[in-house]
Amino acid sequence: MPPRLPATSYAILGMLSLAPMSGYELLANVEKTIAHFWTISKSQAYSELARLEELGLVSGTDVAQEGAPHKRTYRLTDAGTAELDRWLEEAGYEETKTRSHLLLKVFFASRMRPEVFAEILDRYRTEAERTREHLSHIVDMLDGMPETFYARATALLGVRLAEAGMSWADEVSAAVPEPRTPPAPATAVARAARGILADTPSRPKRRRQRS
Amino acid sequence: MPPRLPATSYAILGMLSLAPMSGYELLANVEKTIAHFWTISKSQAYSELARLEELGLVSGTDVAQEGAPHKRTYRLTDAGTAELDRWLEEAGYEETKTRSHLLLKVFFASRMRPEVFAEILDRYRTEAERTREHLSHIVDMLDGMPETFYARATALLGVRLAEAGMSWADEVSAAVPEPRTPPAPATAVARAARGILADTPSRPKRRRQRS
DNA sequence: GGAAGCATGTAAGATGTTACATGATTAC
DNA sequence: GTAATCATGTAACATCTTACATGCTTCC
Repeated sequence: MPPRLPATSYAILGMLSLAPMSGYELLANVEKTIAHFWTISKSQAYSELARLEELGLVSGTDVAQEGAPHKRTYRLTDAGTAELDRWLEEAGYEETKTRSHLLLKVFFASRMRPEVFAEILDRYRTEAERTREHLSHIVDMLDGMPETFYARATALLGVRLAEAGMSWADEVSAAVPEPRTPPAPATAVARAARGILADTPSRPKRRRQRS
Repeated sequence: MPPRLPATSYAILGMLSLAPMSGYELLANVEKTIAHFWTISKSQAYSELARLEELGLVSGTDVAQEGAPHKRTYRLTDAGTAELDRWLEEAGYEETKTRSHLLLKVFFASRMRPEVFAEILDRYRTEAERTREHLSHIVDMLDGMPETFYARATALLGVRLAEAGMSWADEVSAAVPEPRTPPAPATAVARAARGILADTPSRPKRRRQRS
């Protein structure tokens, strides 16, 4: 048993459980399948594969090709399969800690000119719509194939989330308040800061989760 | 002009624009306000403040206290205010690249026992509901205060996203297919892999965004 | 007596990104 | 010719996390 692998390792083990493949193919397949919730960079793919091989969880074979460079194809070893399944059978999973650059700007947007805020919201809405289109195509394609139920489920959450984002953007852009043309007096600013900083309870601490 | 700061720096500059505060207070305020989309660890808070001070964007003052350890309070300098506003006025923002440990497990969940999958979904739904409760309290509290419109907007997206997650969980758990009791023949597995790997278009490459 | 809050930090390490580096083949 | 695809990797760097380390005060 390897001590504890980062989630990216399991992503790679999982991909290899679908089919043996090279680093290059892995990256292409990640783009087609899990990239909307788990991206893997090029250098990470190659270095992770090397590490997993050292750990004996995958094994690589060099394959010569005509009309293309050689490639190194990896497949799961028995130990790799066991480790993947062990991870899957743990019911725990890490909380997603989102880092939303969008919301970071939104939170402080009272300092922005309204046009800039409108542009940002608009861009977000457009992006969300593009994402929804893209993922709902995938959902439709996988429809009715019970073998791909779980893959479809991941795309479906992406669709639902994108829809939520779109309607949020509409809701917010319809409700933007008039900016105070004379800059808000210091007392109003202080009141706002108090409103924001003082009145909101901090989010509940999660109790430690096994796994 | 500092070359290009990580987003966490702007988060800190933004917080200090609401009120001067110490590292400890910063962390507490981050928990109360932006933590649902931007967490900052303790060591990062202290080291970022030190860096921002070196850059001349914030300035710290030691404050003696009775009945409590001394603290060092930071406030924005003029350069810090300018840099915060420069960042805010850039309409671009980085895409959120989600890393969903949940979806990573879901994607490969056909290898799981159905009970484990049910447990995972259940946990996710419960978490999403808790998040919704928490954030909708905040939304309600900030309701009708135009000064806190943007802070409220960030919580509102959290609410919408949590709701989308909840209904996704319901939808998916209602539709889980019967597991093939005799393990699926290799051809079915291969077909599934083909369905997942081959039929889905990769997500569109985003053209580079200025900023 | 112990837990929780106040307060600041260091050290070590893992994770992950971007840019650099190379080179063949195929299709336009 | 040039761009795209196939193919693998290294180097440098930035970010971020966890654990360690300390110590006073207040409240139960």
